Amino acid sequence: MILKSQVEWALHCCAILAGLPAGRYLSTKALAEFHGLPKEYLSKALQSLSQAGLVDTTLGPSGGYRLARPPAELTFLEIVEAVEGKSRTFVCTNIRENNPCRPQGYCETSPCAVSRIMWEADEAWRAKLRSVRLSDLTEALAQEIPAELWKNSFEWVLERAG
Amino acid sequence: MILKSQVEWALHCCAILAGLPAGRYLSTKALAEFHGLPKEYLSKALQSLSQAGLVDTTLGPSGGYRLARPPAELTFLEIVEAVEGKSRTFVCTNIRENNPCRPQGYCETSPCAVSRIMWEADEAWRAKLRSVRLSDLTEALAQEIPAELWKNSFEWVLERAG
DNA sequence: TATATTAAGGATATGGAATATCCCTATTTT
DNA sequence: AAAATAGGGATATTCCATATCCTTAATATA
Repeated sequence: MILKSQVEWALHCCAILAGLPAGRYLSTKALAEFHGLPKEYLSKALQSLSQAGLVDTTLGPSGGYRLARPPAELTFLEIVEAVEGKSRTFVCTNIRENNPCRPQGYCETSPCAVSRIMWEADEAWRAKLRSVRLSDLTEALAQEIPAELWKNSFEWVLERAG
Repeated sequence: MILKSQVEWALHCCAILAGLPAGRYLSTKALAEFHGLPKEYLSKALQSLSQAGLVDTTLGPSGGYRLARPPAELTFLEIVEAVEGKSRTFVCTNIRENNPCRPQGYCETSPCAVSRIMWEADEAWRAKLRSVRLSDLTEALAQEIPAELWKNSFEWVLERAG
């Protein structure tokens, strides 16, 4: 069970978009080049963010993506779910139905204990992702990335932002 | 990102094994029949449990599987990891290395903030699974399964346990 | 001792999802 | 008018989960 690489891409792209001056856009081409990713396929991940309403887009030259909300109002969970989907990581196929001792026509009303527990773990994962804001990420990155590299990256992006 | 169905199978099988009298074994055939699962493929899941040391096995007629430890000393995490593996659900491909502004020969020392956060969420999931014991599951099942069905299932299993 | 039954595991097939590329369309800036 | 962009459909490829089959070694039972 491994998350799509598009999740990683989307998070890094959002971190870049979080640094854009208000009202500016950054294109798929620039984001793909900056991260060394296939442009066409990265585009699919960005479309997922767009469909989830996390980013705004505009067409034409100088077009591209920008955050739909301030970084402090965007959670990791929203970004992850936009790309990965909202369905639970544990799927209950209700195998208890196959119990040969089960009476004819007997029908379970509630989810079995196994799925309840697995879903609680799933929720613990989501709760953690929900508690982290995109602004938390950019603050951490600002700490760990050398000032010179941080500054150069910022300028690189600004040169390409429409 | 969805867990293998073998995870569900392994958990249900462990719940059955937890009800076995001391020293008795239950075969793949019986476990597959009870849960309505393909015997050969379920066998792979049980082999995973065996390789992880969670169950003991014995060969020959009246052979099969039994828990290697009391249900109170077996966690959900151990069972899930035996089948699903221990690797993290988020894989960092270190795309920051592709930053065009990155100096020649520059080498990041620690994991990036994105992966740290994703791994914390992964750990929250594992922590929850680690906190639930197999005995917790059997207690919950004893509560929610009708007494008659519970009793019949127990007898069904005992008739087939070697 | 012979036979039946079992776990273990190798080999192989199948289906679906993730990954990736290509191309067309409508829109918007220049 | 031309160039650049997001959106999205179509398709190919790769990989993994799922599934089946078969052989081998060990063990209980008749």
